[in-house]
Parts: sequence; structure tokens; C-alpha cells
Amino acid sequence: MSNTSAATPQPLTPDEEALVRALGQVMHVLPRAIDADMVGDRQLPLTEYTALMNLSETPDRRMRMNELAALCHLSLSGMTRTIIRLETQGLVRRERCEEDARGWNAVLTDAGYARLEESWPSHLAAVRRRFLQHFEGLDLAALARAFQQAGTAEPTD
Amino acid sequence: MSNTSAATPQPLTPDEEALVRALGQVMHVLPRAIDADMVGDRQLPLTEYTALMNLSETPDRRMRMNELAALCHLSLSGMTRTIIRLETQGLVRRERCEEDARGWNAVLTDAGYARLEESWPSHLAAVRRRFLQHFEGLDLAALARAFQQAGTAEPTD
DNA sequence: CATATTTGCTTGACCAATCAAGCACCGGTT
DNA sequence: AACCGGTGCTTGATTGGTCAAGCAAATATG
Repeated sequence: MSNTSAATPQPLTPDEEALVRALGQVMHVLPRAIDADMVGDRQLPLTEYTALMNLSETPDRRMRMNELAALCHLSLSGMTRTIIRLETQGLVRRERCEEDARGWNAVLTDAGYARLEESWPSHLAAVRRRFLQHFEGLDLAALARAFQQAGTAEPTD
Repeated sequence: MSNTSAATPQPLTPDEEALVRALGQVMHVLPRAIDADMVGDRQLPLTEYTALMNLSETPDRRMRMNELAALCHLSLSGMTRTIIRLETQGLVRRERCEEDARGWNAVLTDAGYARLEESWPSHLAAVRRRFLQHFEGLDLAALARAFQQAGTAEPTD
């Protein structure tokens, strides 16, 4: 693109450009692909899998909606609706929070745990095939650090 | 490699795990953040920006819906709807395709081109601040290659 | 040629996410 | 103890995408 306008920032280098485009592609393709793999395999869409997984990692398999939403990268209302979906399948149960009667806990049921264990290998395989496979030989630790920064840091204006 | 339902697959290494989680976060956070930056700045959401950008890179600023949808990582119907949105803003015009009367071209108008030039610096700055900044010192070319593979390759089953 | 199939795009129905508004409860103030 | 601003979550309305069905033009087939 020609840059004839007044404010003309430095354009991207070819490598930067290529990376940004490729990341854009991956961000669109990867979640759908993994989701499709899992649905085809075990009928657990990625959003619901993520919720169950996060619940399973707490000591007592329960979590406040607030915190769960943050871990699932979902809005609070989105989380409510996901949990409702899971509840109707019997994979999660809701209990009022004891120390704060406004709050709710999402609790992983035994059925939910079983379903998660069933789905886990499928998810793992999909992540490997669709993503990790292409990063062999790269410095994964450094990469992970960079992505953590990009995901959490507020921009330095 | 192709055991989508094996009994007990090898779990991820800590580095792999960290990378996968961080990527998940980035995939959720980054598009919204960049979109928000741009909307706050110039009123052009990311999807529409991408469409205009792809059009602007053709020699005659026009493209078949088919091809444009692929470049925007959008379904054909999603593309139709995006183009309709852009058309009502006068940023794009549609013309029947001459060599195939079923087909349509999306054509970037002068207004669309102007708008794109206006938006470009904002988009560029957002990409730098939100993303590239955190990857300084890494091998961007190698990274770009890995992401291109992950975005395009069908899984090797 | 006539008709069947395929192709390019749009439209309709749906779905999962968002934001904004609402409700119930908490906690501090008076 | 009655209030009142703040908090935790749900609900309603909207949005931006998907898939499936439809339509018109192109192409292959008898």
C-alpha cells in the first residue's frame, strides 16, 4: 500500500508482516479446527471443554463464576450461558456460595469429570496435530513467555 | 501421531502447556484489543479493515467474493454480509463479473481507499504495541513459517 | 438442443458471544 | 435498624458469524 498520507509510521518488515498475517490466519483457523475435531470425536465443544478443564484443576472441583469466566476468557454472561448448557447435560451443578449468598459455585459432577477424561486425549491430539507439531525445534519456553506478555500486558502508551 | 482416541497419550511438557495456554489467551484478547483500539480511533472494525486491505492490494482494487472470503478467513456468507455493511457506508461497490454473470466483484471505492489510508497507521500501531513488541529478539522468520504451516496445513493423519 | 448437474453467491434460520439493564445481597454510614 | 452505593450474577436485546437451502447462470450430457 502506498503511504502518501500525512502521518506515515514505519511500515512492517517483511518478516513482521508475514508473522502478523500468519497469526491472523491461525487465530481464525485453529479454534474452529480443534473444536471440529473434538465435536466429531466426542461431542464436547471447545468452550465447554475449557470450562470443565478449569474446574477439574481446582482442589474441590468448584469455582466462582467470576474466576471461571476469567480463566475461560469469557464474559460473565457468556460464562453463565456456558454453565447452563453444561448443567442441562449433567456435567456441572450449581451451588450457592456459602460465604456470600449472591455468589454461585460451578461444581464439576462425576459425570462431568468422566466426560472430561474421555475428551482429554482427543483434545490433546488435536492440539498436537494442529499446532505444536509445527513448532518442533523452536524455543517453546521463549515463545510461551512472549505470548504470555502479549496476552496479559496492557499496552505501553 | 494419528491416535485421536488412544488410551493414554503422552501429556504435554510444561513448556508446551504454557505455550498452548498463552496462545489461547492471545487468541481471545488480541483481536478484541486491536479492534477496540481501531474503533476508538477511526471507527473501522477489524473484519471490515481486513476486507478493504485485501481489496487495496489487488492491481485494480477489485476481487471476486470467493477469493476475498478466503483471504479474510471468512465463510462466503459472512463475506457477503461484511461487503453489504461496507457497501452501505459507501466504502465498497459491487459489480457483476463480466466473464461470468453469476459472479460479483467487490470494488474498493475512492472513499474506501481514503478510509483505509486513514485507518492504516492506527492498525499498524495497535499491532506493534499489542503484539510485535513482545517478540523482539526472537526469530520472526522461523516463527512466521511455523504459523503459516499451522494455519494452512491439513493435519497429517 | 433440452435437460441435468454444478457453481457462485445470497438469503433464512440459528447460535454463541457481547453489552446493558435488572435483581438480590453485602457492607459501611447514620 | 434503615438506608445506599457497590458487587455477583442473570436476563434481554443485539451482533456477527455459521450452515443449509435457494436461485440464477454456466457447463456437461443425452
